[in-house]
Amino acid sequence: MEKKLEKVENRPGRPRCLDARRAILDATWQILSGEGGFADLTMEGIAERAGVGKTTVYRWWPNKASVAAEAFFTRIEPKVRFRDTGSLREDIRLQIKELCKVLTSRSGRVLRALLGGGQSDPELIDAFRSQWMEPRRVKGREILSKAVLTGEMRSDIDLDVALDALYGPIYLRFLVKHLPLDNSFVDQLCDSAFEGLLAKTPAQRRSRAH
Amino acid sequence: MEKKLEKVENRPGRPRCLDARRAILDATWQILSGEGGFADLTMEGIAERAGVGKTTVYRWWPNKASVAAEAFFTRIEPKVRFRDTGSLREDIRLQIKELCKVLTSRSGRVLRALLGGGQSDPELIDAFRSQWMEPRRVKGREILSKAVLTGEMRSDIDLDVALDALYGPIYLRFLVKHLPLDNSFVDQLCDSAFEGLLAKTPAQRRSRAH
Amino acid sequence: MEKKLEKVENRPGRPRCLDARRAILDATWQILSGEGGFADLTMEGIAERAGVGKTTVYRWWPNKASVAAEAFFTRIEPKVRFRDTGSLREDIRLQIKELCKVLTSRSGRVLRALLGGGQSDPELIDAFRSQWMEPRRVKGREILSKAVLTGEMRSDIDLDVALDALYGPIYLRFLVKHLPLDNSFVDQLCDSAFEGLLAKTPAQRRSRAH
Amino acid sequence: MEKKLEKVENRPGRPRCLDARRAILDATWQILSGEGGFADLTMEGIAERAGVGKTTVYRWWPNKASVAAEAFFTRIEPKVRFRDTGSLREDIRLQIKELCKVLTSRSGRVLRALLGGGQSDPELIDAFRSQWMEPRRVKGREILSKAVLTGEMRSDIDLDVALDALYGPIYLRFLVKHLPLDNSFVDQLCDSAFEGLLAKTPAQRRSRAH
DNA sequence: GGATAATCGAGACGGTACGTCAAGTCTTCTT
DNA sequence: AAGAAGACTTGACGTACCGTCTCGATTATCC
Repeated sequence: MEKKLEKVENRPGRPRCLDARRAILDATWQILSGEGGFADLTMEGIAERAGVGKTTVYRWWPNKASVAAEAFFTRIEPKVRFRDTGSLREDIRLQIKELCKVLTSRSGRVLRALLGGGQSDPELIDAFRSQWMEPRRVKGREILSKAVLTGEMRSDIDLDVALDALYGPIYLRFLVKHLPLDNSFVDQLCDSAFEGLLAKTPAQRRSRAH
Repeated sequence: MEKKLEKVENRPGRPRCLDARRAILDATWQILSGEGGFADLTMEGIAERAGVGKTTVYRWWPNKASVAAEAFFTRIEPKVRFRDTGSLREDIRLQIKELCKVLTSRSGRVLRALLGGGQSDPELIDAFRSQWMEPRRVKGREILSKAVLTGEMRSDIDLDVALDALYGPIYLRFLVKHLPLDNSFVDQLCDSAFEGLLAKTPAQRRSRAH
Repeated sequence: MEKKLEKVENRPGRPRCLDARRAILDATWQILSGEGGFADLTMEGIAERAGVGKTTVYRWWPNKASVAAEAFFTRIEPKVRFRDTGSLREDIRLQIKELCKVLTSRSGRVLRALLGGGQSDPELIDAFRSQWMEPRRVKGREILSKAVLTGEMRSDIDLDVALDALYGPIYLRFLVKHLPLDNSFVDQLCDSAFEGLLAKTPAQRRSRAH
Repeated sequence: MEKKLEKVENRPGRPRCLDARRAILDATWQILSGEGGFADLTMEGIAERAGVGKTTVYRWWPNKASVAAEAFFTRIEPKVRFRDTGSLREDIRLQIKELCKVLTSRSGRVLRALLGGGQSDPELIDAFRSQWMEPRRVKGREILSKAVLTGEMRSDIDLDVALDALYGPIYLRFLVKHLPLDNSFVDQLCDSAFEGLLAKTPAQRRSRAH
């Protein structure tokens, strides 16, 4: 732990050991990816696995929620990406499928733990919102507003409502686990969200057909 | 605690004290309604607040998740109710608004705690599913399938997907708290879910108008 | 640790496990008898060596000083004994020699630790006074007052001053370790204390001689 | 801390800052004068109160015992002084009273802390012996040996034993606090130490009278 | 009606992890 | 090179709960 020291600022004192930081986040990630999720994550466990004093963990993070959040978001966040196929519907569908892939992977376990922990820890849910959700929604709002301009999407619905309509069902299955988060679900969900649940009149059927 | 004893079976020994049971569930409910959610719920705390020995709690529930679940569901479950106005859309909208009222009340805090705790406790999320969600979905599926028969709702979408499309957004806002769970949201959400996000062609506009 | 449970009073709850108590005091004694004295005594160490939870130690003793005190005094106190040879001087000299034997033994290490710790812990020095010193002084005062009655000892000196005069020098060497606590010291000390430091006139020499 | 730098030798580098040294010793003294004695003295506390880096403390003293010892003895040592009234008894009595005044003052708290700490720290008790006790005893031995030559004091008692007989009782009360360290005690103690505890024969009484 | 048995309260037990404090070391920038 | 600042590992602190256990007391059924 005493090796890689990188200068950050010109202030006195031994500079922060970046290896320690990295080791802590790595250890946290590993534990969080394991069986027990957030329940198996202990500050002592993190410190031990990282080969670091407990104090060092507490020096930089106030509680395990913060460590977990940072461990997760520094490693996951960059992966947001929207396609641009020209069709709003297609772009969104592909993006949602990609999201589902993340949610059903190892990272999903961690995300679930964070969302769960966030229900009794305001800071944690804040982190979830600002570091995970909002960046995605910014991108999503951008895409939707473009679609409004091109006339592909109706303009009388708040973009945030639209985003909730698209992603809410995903997170519901993700958290409650009542049904699988598979491709068929995403396809049907997009169908329903874009075209609506109501039965179409013959005229509508005709107009959608071409 | 030594008063109300009700006979259940004809077996020897002192019968189970129902007052104790009630006191435990009450205490659990109170704690769960507080600030910290599931994190503040401890078996010792329950026992103390209920004026009961810890053993008595453990005798009847294997862990705090079970107590929490029972405390919640014995007190909440009866309140589900659907209207029958003749219009699917209206019925659903009213039901969702009622749900939102529950979610933003004291019970909401507890529900949040359970859903949160459930992310690291399989039994808890099971209880949530089977005791809270599924009963509602049974009713919901019933209503939706009737609407399919009457032709109000399209028939090519899985009912479970439809339910997720309607309720997922609610739970997303409930858990992430990024935006309020108010009536305007519900209205817009229903609009979007029933009619779809896509812009309507003139023909569609006409056919929906009457 | 779960075996020998002895009933003490008729109060509810699992009765106190006396084996645990014993194991804790034993462990404490052993550690205290080791190299580092009080410095090597840790609550965690006591608990581990006793095969006991840390909580159990804290349940019965507020700090390690108390444990140490009890460990010492329950095991040492009974050994006070004065001879009765008829001569005050002889009785005292023998008693002091016995005390020195204790002070230079393993127990001495512990006693030193307690007296040392007592300098920054009022409760500890209280324990030392009430459980170690005072019982001895009671016996000592008794002997001295008898000697006053028989005319062997002068009556114009406070018995507590006399006791300090006899035992103070012992404890000084015990604590400061500037010179050994051997028999020759005790002999000379008694000589000096009983007969005084001043040179004798010829008349005195004569009167003491027979 | 950056002001008074005194050049001691002609060696390269920044010379030792004497202000730092002084500040450290001052801080140590203040802490040691407080409630908790040696137990409240921490290297970190010293450094902070002195406005000094922990490293600076460790550079010049190996452990807190050394700092404590130096803090005490550089400030106390000069005050030893014996009167010379011509009477050994009187000189000693006055000196002891002066000692008692010191012991019951603020310095006494520190001295108690050092003696207490010394019971589990060999270096500390060494310092106490060599820097506090021995200088006094050198002076004391001198006085006593003079008294032996003049015939005032008996010659068959080791001077160190005599010194222990005189000062041991003082330190006993100082450390155990079983009884006060007041003037009456000193008077009685001197009486007893110089004249002995045994009852006087009529002949002795006569010879002492004139 | 006396034995038997399930249940109650209380609370001690061996543990695990908490979050804090200080120890003593090490590394950097400043003087 | 000395000094300050402060990050580092280590280890004990005292606390909170965990889930298990052992009690005496209470309240029923069964013989």
